[in-house]
Amino acid sequence: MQVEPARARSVSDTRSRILDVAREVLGRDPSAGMGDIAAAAGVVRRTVYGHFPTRGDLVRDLTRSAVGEITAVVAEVDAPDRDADAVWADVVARLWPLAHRYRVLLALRRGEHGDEIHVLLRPVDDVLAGLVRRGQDSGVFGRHLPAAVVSQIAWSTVFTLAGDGVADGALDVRAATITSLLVLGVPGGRATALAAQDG
Amino acid sequence: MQVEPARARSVSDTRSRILDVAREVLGRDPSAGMGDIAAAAGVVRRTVYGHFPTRGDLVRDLTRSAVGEITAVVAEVDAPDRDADAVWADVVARLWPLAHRYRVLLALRRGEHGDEIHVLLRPVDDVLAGLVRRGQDSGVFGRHLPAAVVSQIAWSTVFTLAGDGVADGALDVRAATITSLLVLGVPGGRATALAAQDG
DNA sequence: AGGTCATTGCACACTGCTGTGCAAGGGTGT
DNA sequence: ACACCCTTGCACAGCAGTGTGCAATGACCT
Repeated sequence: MQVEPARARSVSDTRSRILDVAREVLGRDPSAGMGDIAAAAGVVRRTVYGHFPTRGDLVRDLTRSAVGEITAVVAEVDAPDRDADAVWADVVARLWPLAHRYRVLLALRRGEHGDEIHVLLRPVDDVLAGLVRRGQDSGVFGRHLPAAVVSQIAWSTVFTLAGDGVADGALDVRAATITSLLVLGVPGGRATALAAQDG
Repeated sequence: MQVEPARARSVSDTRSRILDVAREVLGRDPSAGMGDIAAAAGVVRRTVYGHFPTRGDLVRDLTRSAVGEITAVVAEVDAPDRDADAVWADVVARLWPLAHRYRVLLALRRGEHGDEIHVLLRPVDDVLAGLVRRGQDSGVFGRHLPAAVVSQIAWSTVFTLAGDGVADGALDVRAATITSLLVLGVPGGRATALAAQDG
């Protein structure tokens, strides 16, 4: 994350650069201010306000892009005729490399802008809950919790592991996939098998 | 949570009253200020500072009491000769009625005072990680994740369910116990059985 | 060379929260 | 009645973050 002199960058890249940095900085410290983000982006605070009138705007755009990418991955992997647990394993495998980048979502949910963020995350929540419900109906997932709840738990488990795991260094895709499948009520053997065969 | 005139209360109860209210208020909004806490306690902000010089002091005392109660429950239930999964189920059963009250702990971990809080929570982390490790060694828990990590996940799962579940109203001890046991790698049948027989 | 425009570097006002000081009020126990 | 002290009410200083205004700089394009 080296910071080149601002002048050397293409002018219009600044906005996306700020977004990238903001995702990283806010992922590390959700209460980071515009100043912190600006500094991390190698830019003056005033410049950030030039692209994002308020901090809320920045957070919203950040969330939107994250939601977009995530739903895209799920839509790409999902298919009505596939087993829900296999789809879930694939989704985790695809998202894992990006999960650490998106760990900011965990913090955003319960934050100052919680209500607005919750609305933005709704599409992701819905598609995941739908997938889990399908799995429960077909019997591959357990019914110990409502689909809407257990999907959240399994989801946040993956992101928590991605967030902390990079620091620990000892966690990998397999562990995260297996754990989230266990949460969903998939038997250990099946979970291990599913986690082994994707990538 | 009705607020009687301050004069009617025993003088020295104010402190513990503030602590109770703070646990509740901070559980709902971790970024709540001294003013919010004071108002919820039916007291003036100045009075809170009379008992807790800084906000950090309040949070620390709050955490300490929570840690004390939790470790007490675990110590009471745990016994070296008992199966780790049965102990875990008992701990969850005992803590569930209080878990919603203690949900503030989830937020405190990753907060402004994160480092200090982490130290205070260390005893709880250790005893739980130890229990899980024992379970892994005896084969009742899975080895998909390191004990220190999976104990955290299972732990926060229970507290998350307790925090959200009260709002939903549809979640009970059984569901939380089963889910946390699943996270730990306990087979569904065994988890269901363990969750059924305690109370 | 000249115009455009993003960026910069101040300045400033505003807000919300923290922590403190101090005098007055009003129970409580003797 | 009296002293004690917790609580109250208000005032104040300080800090951190937000959002704005404006002139100056300098890169890029024509």
